[in-house]
Amino acid sequence: MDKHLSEEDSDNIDWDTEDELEIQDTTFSSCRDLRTNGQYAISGDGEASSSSVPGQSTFIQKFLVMGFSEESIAKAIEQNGENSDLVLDALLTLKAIEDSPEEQPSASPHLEPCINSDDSSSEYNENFLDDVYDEDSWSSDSDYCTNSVKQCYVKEESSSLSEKEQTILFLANMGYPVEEVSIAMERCGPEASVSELTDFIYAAQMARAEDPYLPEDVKPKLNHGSGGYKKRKMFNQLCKSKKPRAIFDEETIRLPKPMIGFGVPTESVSAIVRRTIPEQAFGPPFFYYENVALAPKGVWDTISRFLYDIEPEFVDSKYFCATARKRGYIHNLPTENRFPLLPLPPRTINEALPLTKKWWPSWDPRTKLNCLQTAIGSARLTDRIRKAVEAFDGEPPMRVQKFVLDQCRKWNLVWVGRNKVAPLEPDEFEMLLGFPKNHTRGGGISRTDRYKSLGNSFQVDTVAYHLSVLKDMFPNGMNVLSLFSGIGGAEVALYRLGIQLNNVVSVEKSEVNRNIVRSWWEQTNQRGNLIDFDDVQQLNGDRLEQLIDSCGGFDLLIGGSPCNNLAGSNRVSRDGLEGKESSLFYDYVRILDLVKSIMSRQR
DNA sequence: CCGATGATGAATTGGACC
DNA sequence: GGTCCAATTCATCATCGG
Repeated sequence: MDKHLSEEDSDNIDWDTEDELEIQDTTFSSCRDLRTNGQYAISGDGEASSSSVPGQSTFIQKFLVMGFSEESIAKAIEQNGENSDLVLDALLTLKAIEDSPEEQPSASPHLEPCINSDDSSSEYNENFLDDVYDEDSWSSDSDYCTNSVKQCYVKEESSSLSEKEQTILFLANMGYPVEEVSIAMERCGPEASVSELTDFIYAAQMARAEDPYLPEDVKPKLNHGSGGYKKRKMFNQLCKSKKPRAIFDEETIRLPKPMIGFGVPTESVSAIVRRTIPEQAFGPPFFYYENVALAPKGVWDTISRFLYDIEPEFVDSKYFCATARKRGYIHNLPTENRFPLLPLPPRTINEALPLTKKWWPSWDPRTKLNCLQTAIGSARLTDRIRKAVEAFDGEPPMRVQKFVLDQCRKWNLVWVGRNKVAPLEPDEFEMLLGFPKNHTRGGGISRTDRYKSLGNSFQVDTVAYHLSVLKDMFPNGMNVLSLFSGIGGAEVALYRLGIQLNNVVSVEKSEVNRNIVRSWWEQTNQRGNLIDFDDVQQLNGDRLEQLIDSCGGFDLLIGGSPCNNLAGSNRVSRDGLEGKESSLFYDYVRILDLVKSIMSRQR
């Protein structure tokens, strides 16, 4: 697609472009937005790679690249030695002090934690603060994390400021526009940590950058490539490397074992779930968000933060069908009285693909397939496997068995003849994922595209199980806003549950996918209206208001945003949540917020 | 141009072991 | 604690033939 992307991915620092000016700019102006300014990229460990400046060690260079002055770096190294964490700590402290509007005595890089008084009265820059917040919407106590940040960064002289003022000051010193900090604090609430606030600000900037109705010169500069991700990662790393460590090590969301979420129909050990959903998260509408469970570190923490801190429900679809599919779901649906789709799908390879039973060797212990992906094994590979197995009468030696099994697991190969393995057919994909046969067949879609669309889809039985609680609640049918619809996994799930679809607004980039959904809609004789959009970014407030006006509001907002920058199979651009496609998650959040506010206004 | 094909690892987690 | 091993993973790209 975009050829230039690979160039952006480079870890090399391009000193010949205007980016250099921006870097120097950040050095001498205040420390501006670390994540959205400039185009430089830092490799994962913080080492600046390749282009070396004579006379400077890479240790110094990496701090120069971050925008610190040579003088400060030298000072920090002198005091702390060549320890990255300590030096960064010192530099950030110095930066906070330098950028502070008040006169500062020189301070040691490691400040003693200061005791913050709860006295919120201050004459300091009163007008400035008046613009920033309104007094009664905030309590005087802030959360532990925010507090500790200030203990680390803010000098004692500002301890007379309220918690909130200090947070604003801190973020302003980091280069975040005060207005945006203010908005973020209102939106995230008084309990929000600095990390949450910066996340929100970043998302807001990103959403604005993508708003097609904003003039170009108003948009913040964003880099959707890996550079932005790395800067962000670096920022998080900065936070995490601060002391006291325990406070910044926000607990990472862990995957449950077994991965059955809040319960599956097949396991007798149903997890007894009493979960509390924050009031803000209550509908209308109900919402349901999905993505890969095995995302890079911290991604689900971020996703959860943006979706009201709701705990993700991690479920492996191998408890529903014959193929694994480890996914996380965040939703505000009730979890009591779920029921599965009938008939129950086959749960083993044997049952799902009976013709393979005859050829299945005793030394292949698989009963479940691995995750169905977007590409299949090559003919050359199956040929190699045939030759390897053919060379022996009876059981091949362990060495060969291991090779064959490894490849079969990797590529989801099944036994279709004597010594013959093969990748799954597209219609087998459809069946395993719970779609009607030929759902993706014909109408101008290629075989390759079928694999791709199916590999990117929901497992219908899994999602339907979660959505089943809606059936009794909406006996007269539902209005559904379906984002990133793909081949219509959500629509198929609701339909198979017997839930009437009154109005479905479906947003899907791919034309072949839209055709598939449209075709399914007609074939199943739907009475309701199916409205197409091709781009989530075109769904702004005005358009949503129109849609909500015309259909009377949405009952369900459902969708799984692009996973390709999160998925383990991606060797090229696994850039995390800020990746080119996966960052569309923030549009899900944006649209959810818009729908909620429009609907609450109209009630 | 389109569609099919084959080559291309790393990140993460969990368990065994020391 | 640390270290190694095993398992898993909604993919991307250049290339080639029609």
